[in-house]
Amino acid sequence: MTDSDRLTELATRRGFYFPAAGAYGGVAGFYTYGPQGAALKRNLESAWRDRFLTREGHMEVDGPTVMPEPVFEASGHLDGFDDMILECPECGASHRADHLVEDNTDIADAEALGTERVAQVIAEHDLDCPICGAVLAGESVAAFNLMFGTNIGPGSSAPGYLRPETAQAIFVEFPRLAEYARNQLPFGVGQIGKAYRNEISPRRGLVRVREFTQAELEHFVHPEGAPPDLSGVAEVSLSLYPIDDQEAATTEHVETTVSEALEDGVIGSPWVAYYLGIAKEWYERIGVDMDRFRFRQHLPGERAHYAVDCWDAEAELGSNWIEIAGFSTRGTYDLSRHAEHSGESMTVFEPYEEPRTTERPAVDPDMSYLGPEFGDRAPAVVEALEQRAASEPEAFDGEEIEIAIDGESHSIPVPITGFEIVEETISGEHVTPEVIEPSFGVDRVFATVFEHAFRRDSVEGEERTYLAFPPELAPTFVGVFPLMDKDGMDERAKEIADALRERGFAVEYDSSGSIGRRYRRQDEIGTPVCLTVDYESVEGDGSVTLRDRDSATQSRVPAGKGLDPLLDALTDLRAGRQTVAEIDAGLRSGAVAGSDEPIDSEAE
RNA sequence: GCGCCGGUGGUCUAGCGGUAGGACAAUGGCCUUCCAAGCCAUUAGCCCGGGUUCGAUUCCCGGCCGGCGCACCA
Repeated sequence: MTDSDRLTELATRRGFYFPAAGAYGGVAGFYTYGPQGAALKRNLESAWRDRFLTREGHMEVDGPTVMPEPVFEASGHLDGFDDMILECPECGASHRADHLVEDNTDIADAEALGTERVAQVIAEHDLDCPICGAVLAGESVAAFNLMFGTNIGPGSSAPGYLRPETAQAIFVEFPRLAEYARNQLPFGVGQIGKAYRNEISPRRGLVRVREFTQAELEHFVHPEGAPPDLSGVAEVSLSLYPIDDQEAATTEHVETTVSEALEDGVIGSPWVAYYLGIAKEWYERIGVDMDRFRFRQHLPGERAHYAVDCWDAEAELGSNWIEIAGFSTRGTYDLSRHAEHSGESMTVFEPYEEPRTTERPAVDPDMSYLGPEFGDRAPAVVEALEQRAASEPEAFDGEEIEIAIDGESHSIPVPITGFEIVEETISGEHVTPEVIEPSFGVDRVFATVFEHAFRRDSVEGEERTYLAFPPELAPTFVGVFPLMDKDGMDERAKEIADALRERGFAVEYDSSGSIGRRYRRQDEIGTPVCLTVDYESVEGDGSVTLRDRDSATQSRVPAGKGLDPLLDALTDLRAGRQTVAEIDAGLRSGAVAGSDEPIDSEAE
């Protein structure tokens, strides 16, 4: 059994995740997160929210997953997401029909032609299968759009789609969000939510699924605005895999820092560099193994239709490098498109530091004179006067001005033209912000944290498996056990479990079977600490034992009448402020009585 | 979507043209003063549909699901 099989088995058996609707044979590309998995996922999302929204001062929204067709016409997903599939009748290989046409004819944008026309073009040019050479003429071209379609309301008059990325639910609300941000750039809007892609071939568990959770931040910045403050991330080390190295087929990574990468031009955008730095530290915090982590620059050909430059965070999962986040500069693409398609303004008014004053000749003709005099030709007269004022203002210097209407010359008294030099003040301009987008695949981060936390070792000659989650993320935080289910130990353990739950901890109370079995159960789901109530706890000084998941060692800590020091210490552990060893030491230094020596498990 | 391989209690697996056995887990009980211990009992299974057959979990076909390879991954 490989580690990969063990992980899948563990995920299923212990309630992390498993294929959805198994009772009906299952459906590819959909997973249910079980009790442990749902908690782990929620904790991951909280950690993301904390780092990328709360600590950055960004806001969070929650948009619908279904939106009407025009949204996706504007976003480009309706066209750009459409694959034209053509299957070779001989060898069975699937080809992108539009790519075949583009590669073999001088047609540049085959996708715009539609499936039937592309099939005709293939027949007209006698194109062959690039793999086996079979004739492809006459084969049908099928459209495959990766978006799930639906109808909004009864009938089919209002087609809608499940969003293929959460981002669009932010872009379409830009006018209100900008107003909410009091029209001040830069500002960031994040969203954690489901997105859907009808993948041709879902694979590898959580890695490629049809319904998934994204955590996306859209950071709207002024195109000529100040770069981010890099002081907090300048020295963060990065493991980079830039385009040049990929093309040179090197598998070495460039080990550098945020500031060096920017100086050397390896990373072009200071915003992308900033988020790479933040993300690197965040991945470390949530337990991603940095020896199995890198940032890879997108090759020119693989950029999305909106991306200007893009880096992916990648993690090694089961010996494959998997994209777990993308850092793009989306430019003004999305907002411009939505402005164009919706007719709404998607800009922010940016005042100049100093209002700019310009002088301009203008006319304000007296229509009570021009109307009666020129009848329906009056508007033409006004237009002629306006043009003349702009092109030859000195012509208004005299008593009268000559203008030509339909080849006829007319003399107009200058006073009725209302000519004057007006002063205009422009205080700013409407700016379409550029978008910096860190986009995280929550399920893939989940898979990475899960796999990278997986450990096997042996305790007293017995093999065990455990998940070394950071305490912050652990779906179950503390196990509470009575050494035996009698003599008051059970009551005391329940009291302690209740007190822990009141503090908001996820507690597993377990009184069944041997103590060793209970520890192993918690190891398997990655519970960082277990607390055991024994005879000393109920008949001695009230102390309990605290058992560390990773080292499988125990120590005795005070837990008499005042539980607060213990609860505070565990709160610190949860928040990552202290390790188990540190809280042991801290609590025992304040112990009043009883053994403060760690129990030596070998000596038992 | 194509090709190859696979699908037996919760999990891992044995096996067979006459409807299944084990291990682990789980539950209850006994025992037990800290690392998957012991004893007793209990719960629980042949992916779905069709065909061949007296009879199919077993053989054949199709589907679904999974792994791997190809393609795809905006």
